[in-house]
Amino acid sequence: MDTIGLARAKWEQHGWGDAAEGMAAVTSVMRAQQILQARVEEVMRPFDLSFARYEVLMLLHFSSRGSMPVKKAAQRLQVHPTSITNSVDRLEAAGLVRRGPHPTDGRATLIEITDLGRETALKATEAVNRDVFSQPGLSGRRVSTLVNVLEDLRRSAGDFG
Amino acid sequence: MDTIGLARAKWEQHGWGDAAEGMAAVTSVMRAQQILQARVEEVMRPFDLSFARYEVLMLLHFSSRGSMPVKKAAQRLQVHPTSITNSVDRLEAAGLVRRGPHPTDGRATLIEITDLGRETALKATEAVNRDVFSQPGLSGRRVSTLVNVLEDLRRSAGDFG
DNA sequence: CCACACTACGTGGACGTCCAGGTATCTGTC
DNA sequence: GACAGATACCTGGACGTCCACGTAGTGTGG
Repeated sequence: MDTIGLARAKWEQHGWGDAAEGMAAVTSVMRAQQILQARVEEVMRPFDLSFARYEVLMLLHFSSRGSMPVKKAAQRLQVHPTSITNSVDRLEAAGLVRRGPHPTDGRATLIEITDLGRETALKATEAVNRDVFSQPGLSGRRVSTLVNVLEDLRRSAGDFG
Repeated sequence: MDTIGLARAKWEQHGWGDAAEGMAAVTSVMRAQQILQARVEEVMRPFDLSFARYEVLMLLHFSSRGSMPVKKAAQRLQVHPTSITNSVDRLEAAGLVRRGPHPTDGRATLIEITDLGRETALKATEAVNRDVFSQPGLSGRRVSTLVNVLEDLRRSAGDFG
């Protein structure tokens, strides 16, 4: 039944016991991501959004000026700048953001959220809050435990500077 | 510093408090997956493997006959069958697996691991055990907690049948 | 003032994932 | 035995991710 439990048993049986629990943890995170990603994508589909594009939209929506250079967005979302370029291409085609010149730095491109973008972001947020975030499939206590443990992992990976 | 903590604050500040912790949990899982995936991919690179292809290889290595139909591999790894097709294309080109006919079912394709495939799988396992799985970036107790919490999540998603 | 290193962005390609559609084969029913 | 529906796989395309590379603009040391 449990493919991860089976793998852990194999690991122990082959003398890799000291790595078995870590293997189970890594594999569990991969699987959990897959599950949650699929749930979020399904909620986003009616809005013609993906989770990646939704994140860009919300980042802009929450920014003080409603705009931001590509570089800064990539840093905040912790993805490669070209991933932002890709998302912005699609968001721009859908009229949810627009590109503009940076006022002082000629190299930079400002991404700015449009009114339609803000409207869509709020509708999508309402849906994903209702259908995923407020019922992630764990008790409240377990959810906090998960966040805390992953905070340690992120810290050890340098996520906090 | 903490992009997820910032997002949670925004959520609470906008009256979405009941979804804030779930949002933090989902986002944390996404980020943790990204971190761990990157670490594993780096270890796999010298072997000309990706994590996805490594998983296929180990699945075959651990199977009783060293071979398996595409469909079954997809079920065990919980991915779309075409993802297996893709991985097998590359593994076959590298000489780590080969395709063959199923003895009784003419529709099915058997994927079989080669000697080179087994050898590579073991070397890659030794490396990933050493560099990632035995030091996932969390204390032993935390690792087990993580596995247990994610087991609940996987259970609620129907991972155990 | 100017050459050179650095920075920001985009393009093209590799890879993994999924979906839609098509082909070959199997299986159960009449 | 024939036929209809189910099953297994592949192909082609969309999407997101990263890398390597090229281009344009910035800024600084001499």
